This record gives sequence, structure tokens and C-alpha cells, in this order.
Amino acid sequence: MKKELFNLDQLKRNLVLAALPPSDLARIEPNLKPVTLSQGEIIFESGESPTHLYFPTTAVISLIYLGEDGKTAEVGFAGNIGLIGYDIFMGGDSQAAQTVVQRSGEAVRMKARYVLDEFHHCGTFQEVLLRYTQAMMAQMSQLAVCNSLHSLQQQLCRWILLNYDQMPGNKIEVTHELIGNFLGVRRESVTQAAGILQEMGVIKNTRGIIKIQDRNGLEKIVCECYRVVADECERLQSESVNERR
Amino acid sequence: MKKELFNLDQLKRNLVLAALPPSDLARIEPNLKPVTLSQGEIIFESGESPTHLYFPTTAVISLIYLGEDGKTAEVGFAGNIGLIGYDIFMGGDSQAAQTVVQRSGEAVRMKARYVLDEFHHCGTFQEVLLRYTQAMMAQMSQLAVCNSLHSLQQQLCRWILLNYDQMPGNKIEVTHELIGNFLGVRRESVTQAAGILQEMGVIKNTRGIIKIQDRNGLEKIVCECYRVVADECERLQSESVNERR
DNA sequence: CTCTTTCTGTGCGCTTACATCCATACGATT
DNA sequence: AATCGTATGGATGTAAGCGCACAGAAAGAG
Repeated sequence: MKKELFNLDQLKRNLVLAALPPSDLARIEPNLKPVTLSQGEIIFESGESPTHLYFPTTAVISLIYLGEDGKTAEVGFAGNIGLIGYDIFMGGDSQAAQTVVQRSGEAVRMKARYVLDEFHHCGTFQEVLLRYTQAMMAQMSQLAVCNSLHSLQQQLCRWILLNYDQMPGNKIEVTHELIGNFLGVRRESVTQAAGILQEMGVIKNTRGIIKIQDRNGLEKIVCECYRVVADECERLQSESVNERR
Repeated sequence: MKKELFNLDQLKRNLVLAALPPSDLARIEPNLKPVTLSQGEIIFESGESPTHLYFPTTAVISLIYLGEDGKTAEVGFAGNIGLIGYDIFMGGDSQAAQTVVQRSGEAVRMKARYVLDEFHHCGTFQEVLLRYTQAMMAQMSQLAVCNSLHSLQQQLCRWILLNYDQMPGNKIEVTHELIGNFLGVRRESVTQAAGILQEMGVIKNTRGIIKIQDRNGLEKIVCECYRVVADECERLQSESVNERR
């Protein structure tokens, strides 16, 4: 229980935390603990109640649905522009999705108890959390639509771009197999789609790594879903700067 | 602006309202206005800020996404077990989905201003609204997964069953065309899938009407998504009876 | 350096749903 | 009872993605 003093700047890499007024942030800061997350780590199992609210700083965390037949699909995700574990304050006893680390990195987390205490003060903390949860809902619907209406080719572009945006560097460390799990398709289909993108010269596939070579090219191929989600993120960012209300 | 005195029992047909303690319900009752909604009516356009929070009693309301290419898909819906317009209290300025009446019927609605006032009292009203919103999120993810992993045949079964559960009687007044819009597929595909279900003897198609003839049969064909969503509804119902906290 | 593991690249035939077009049947209106 | 608009039922060919099977290639371990 020793109280670490860690850098406020690190906290502010997560834009939800950055959106909080300094006084609020200072108050909750003692209850925020940094954690290192590695790819594939399961944070919550499907059906569990979340024990902590996670604010990713450099990690990216996915919500994965597990079908009865072993098939999987990503229903949402959050990087530094988002939070994980909203079920804590939304009142549910459990969450349906499995929560798994999609890209290794850092996050800070807050115990469910503290989250509830702070949330029920009905201040800016609550307001900010709800706003980001709403954004998450919008994102989830958009991904739902993308899954059902658009080609794998486009979905893959969307996935790559959304990931690219969340990270420094121009490569994504991920196998086709894993992407298949996220998009709910076979590994081979991903390989094929990625192969075509490579022929077009926008990405380069190597073992376990996808290199982005032409971001603009990707944006030309991708469906509108990418822009919708990306714009939503930008909107939230600009609102947090304006510190409305 | 004349104040109608209408039946509390009518309000309680919506389970969100029924979950409120009598004192809360009595307080907000003057701000609840009944409305009649007819099929196809657009309640909010995509991008608009919701003006009212809707509590359907006998109507069923869908959230529809409009793709750039004219394709559409249902991302969520609410009947008497749910509410429409959560963006009001979640803090967003707009909502992404178009909101349209899927089945004619009654609802009561509450002006956004009153909703916000009441919500910020941070009492049971807030708690109940958030709980139902969370359920909506779970439902949305489930539908997302169903769209991407399951066959049209199964999706159609799910859709029929979820609708059946929200209404009295054993027929659904809807055209194949409309279902196609909801499921994001062509009318012909729906006709074909519905034809097979008819051959199996579980439904009967007639002009603009689907008659459910063998509910159990449908449950055998449907994917797990139906049960997940239905169970979530039942959970909320039983919790509201227990009046926890 | 070799062996094993893991990941990528392909080639089938199969199923599902799409696109287009047309036939038919219902039912409300007149 | 005739008519017309809307809804359903099918036929054809096409395309996307699946399931399986296998080959090659890179990384890591000993």
C-alpha cells in the first residue's frame, strides 16, 4: 500500500484522465496504479465483474466476444483515448465480453470501489466517464455495421488504420491469425486480403509484423467506418481541451 | 401544456419506469407525455441530438445505421424493456444512429431538459437509466457479433424471436423488405430464408405478416445470441422486482 | 548448425449471399 | 368485379469467404 509518486504527465497520456480538471485528477491520483500489460494477457474473463477501471496510456485493449462455436470477434477497443471496465459504474454485475490486451504497453488502473465512490459524487469525473462510454457505444455500433456490410478488404484497412493511430512507429506487431480472431474470419482470408494490400504497395507483411508504407493509400481503400470512429476520437479530444462546462 | 392524468399502470408497462421507486415515479410523472408511434416514423435523424427520452410501452423502436452506400443495419432496439435516447444523459451532443419505429404502438416520453435535471440528482433514476443503458450496450455487441458470425437463417430467427417477445399476439406485421434493412441484407435473401423457415413449419409468411407457428422450433434453429439478449432482459426484470439497494 | 515451432502463402471444392430479372399472388380501392 | 400497387417466390450466374490440406520461410532453441 505504499504510495508511489509518479508523473502526472504519464497519466495525462490517457485522454480521459487528461480531460479531468487538475483538482479532480490530483484527488484520484493516489488511487491510480500503473500496470504493464503484455499482448494476449486477459484482463477480465467473459462474465466476470471488472475489478478495476483501466486507463490505457500506451497499451491497446480489446473487447472480444467468444461465440459458442469457438469463433471470436472484436466488439470494441480502447487505447489512450478511452477506458476499459465501464460496467463498474454502469451498474451491471458482469460484463459480457472478454477483455484482452491487443498491444503491449502501459496503463493505469483504479479499483472498482474507488471508481464508484468518485463516480457517485456526480462531478466532472462522472461526466467525463459517461462521455467516453457513449463514444465507446458509438464505436461499437460502427464496428457492428462494418462487420456486416463491408468487405474483409475494407475491414482490414480499418483495423490497421485504427491501430496505427493509437501507436508510435509505423509497424504493428500482430499475426494474421490474431487479426482473424478480431475480425471474425479465418487466418487464410486475412493473409489473402493482406497480400492484396501488399501488392498495392500500402503495407508490407513480414512474420508477425505489418508495416504501414502508405497511410494515404490505406485511407483511400478504407470504408467510412474508419473516419467515423476517428472523428469521434478527435471530437472527444478537442472537447477535453475546451474544458466545457 | 395541460396536464393529463393518465394511468400509472400504463407507465409501468415499460420496465425501466416500473423499476423506479413509487416516489420517483410520482415525481417525474408530470413530465411524462404519452405518444402514439406508427411504423416507419423517424424519431431522431442520424446526427441529431435527441429532444426526448422515450420509454416504449407497446411500441418497438430500432436504432438504424445508414451506410454511405445506402445500405442499412440495425444496431440495437428497445421495446417495453428499454429506453431510447440515452445520448441525452450520456453527455454527447449527437447520436450516430437513426431512430425509427419498428412496430407501431405507444410510448411515453420526457423532455431532455427534465431528464438531465432528474439524472443529476444522482438517485435511483440515474442508477436505473445507466443499468438499462449498459444492457443496451451488451445487446449491441451481441448483435454485432451475430451480424458477422452467423448465417442469415439464424439471424432471421433471432430477429423474429426478439420481436415476438416484445409483443402480444403471434404475428409480426413486417415486410421482408423491412427485415432486409434491419439485417443489412437484400429483400430476396430474406424471402429465401423465410421460405425455408416456412417449409420447416415454424412460421407462415403472408403479405406483410409473419405468423409464428412453432416457437420452440425457432428456438432450436436460432443462434445463442438470442438467449444472451433475452436472458439479459430477464435479468433486468428480476432485478427491478427485487428493488435492490 | 540443425531441428522445431510458428507464421505466411496457395490451391482446391463448397456454401452463402449478392445482382438481376421476371412471375405470381394478395388486397385495397374504385 | 376489374385494376393496380405492393409483396413474395424463384431462376440464373457471380463473388466472397470457409474448410482443409500442404508447402515454404523465418525465428528461436539446443
